[in-house]
Amino acid sequence: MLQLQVIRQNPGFVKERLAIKNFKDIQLVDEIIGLDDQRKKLQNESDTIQSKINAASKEIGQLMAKGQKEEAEKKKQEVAELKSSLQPAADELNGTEKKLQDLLILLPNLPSDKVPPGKTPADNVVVREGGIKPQLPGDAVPHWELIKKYDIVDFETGAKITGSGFPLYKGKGAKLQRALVQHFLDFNTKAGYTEYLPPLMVNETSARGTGQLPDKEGQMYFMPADNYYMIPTSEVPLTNIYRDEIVKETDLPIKMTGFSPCFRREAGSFGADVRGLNRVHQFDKVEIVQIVQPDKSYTAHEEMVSHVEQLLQTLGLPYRILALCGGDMSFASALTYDFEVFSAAQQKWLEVSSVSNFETFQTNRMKIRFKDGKGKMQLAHSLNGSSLALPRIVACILENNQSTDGIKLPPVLHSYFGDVMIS
RNA sequence: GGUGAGGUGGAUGAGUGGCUGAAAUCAACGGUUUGCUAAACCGUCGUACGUCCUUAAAGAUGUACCGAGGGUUCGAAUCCCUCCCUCACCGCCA
Repeated sequence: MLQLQVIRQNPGFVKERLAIKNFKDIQLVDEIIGLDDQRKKLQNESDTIQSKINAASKEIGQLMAKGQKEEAEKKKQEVAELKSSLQPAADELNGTEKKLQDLLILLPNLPSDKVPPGKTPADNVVVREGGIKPQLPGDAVPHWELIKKYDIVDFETGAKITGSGFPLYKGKGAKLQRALVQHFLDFNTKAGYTEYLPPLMVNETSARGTGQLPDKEGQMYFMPADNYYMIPTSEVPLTNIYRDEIVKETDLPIKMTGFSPCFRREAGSFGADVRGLNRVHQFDKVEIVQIVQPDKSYTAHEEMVSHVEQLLQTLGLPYRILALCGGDMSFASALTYDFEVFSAAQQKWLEVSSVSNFETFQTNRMKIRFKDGKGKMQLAHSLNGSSLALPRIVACILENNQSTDGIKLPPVLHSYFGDVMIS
């Protein structure tokens, strides 16, 4: 959520930035300022009345103590009158505050000035590429065929147990998941991230905190009996660890990593994109999250990008890093870099990570703050990134490393996997 | 699921209707002392939203907040109701 203070101080700037994000309801900015003006006025009114009531109540107490009953009764009448005039003012104030909040939560985060202009994924900018695209033999096949050949993921049975998009990993396929997760977590903890294993369901407050609600309501699985949401990413529980906390400045940066399955309804997506492991409803992911001082968030962001890049390099996969344009960024993000790996048999770039700086957008909702050197309360900045999402990594490893002998695994996985290839 | 006890400021913890935004202790911060460290002593030490003042900072002042939401009362941390959470015991169970 944007800070009201920022909107008030520079509404023109806010509108300009929102436009870069393709945000349509720019007039909300003026509506919000209008409502806030009204809110202030109403608060002033009701505070004044309340103040009189409080003063009169105090006097009643004193009069009673002195035994001046009639005087006290008179005062009570006064208070009764004040109260009847307070009621409508208080109601109006509450209504206005609620309306203000309702509008405020509709505004997406402002893109930072580093965000490239543009409206669609075609406008994203390739920052750099790495790794080498393999030259595959003519009979190379996409991963969904390799999966069948080596019997390592069973989509049909997954669909039988649950529904489509719930893969059943089997044998070496299951073990490869475990090996990857272990490698990713080790890599992250070595870089100073504290490991967590979070709850897989969150309450509504948590989902609002990171910005999944109200924006992505339909993308999460919901458990109505208990009002819980299945997490679409461990970013949600991890960042919410610090919700409503005032942290010590010396504790920053806070660096967290966590593994979790992720659940996404992916409502509305269909077509060639969903073949094999390209898009599924449940997948495993290791996430990194940082909470940092505002003036350090962009350095931290670069550091996280470089961290994920190095992790990707340990797998030897061809990759590229994209700076997302204003129109393609997520609701809550101020700057996002996407990582894609090149899946050679499909001849396709697949997104495997997204590293974002949210500045104060999430921390304002969650009230994650710290006291700076001058003793002033400040919102921290939050960032997160995948490191990494598994299915597409697996797809890419399978396709790019296929040979007549089997799938050659990257050396870094050998000890975790207990073998050098899948055959 | 049942029964019982609880949820107070960074922490511990006092507070059963007005003098309590909240004792005390610890932690933290500033200072004095000291050859250094420690100790001792003095001081500061909640958040949010308004208003006034100010270039700003600071300051003054109002309101709200003692798990959440309602209620009783002139007045609620304190009494009542509902919900949430924590702990203990029982039941069930990986």
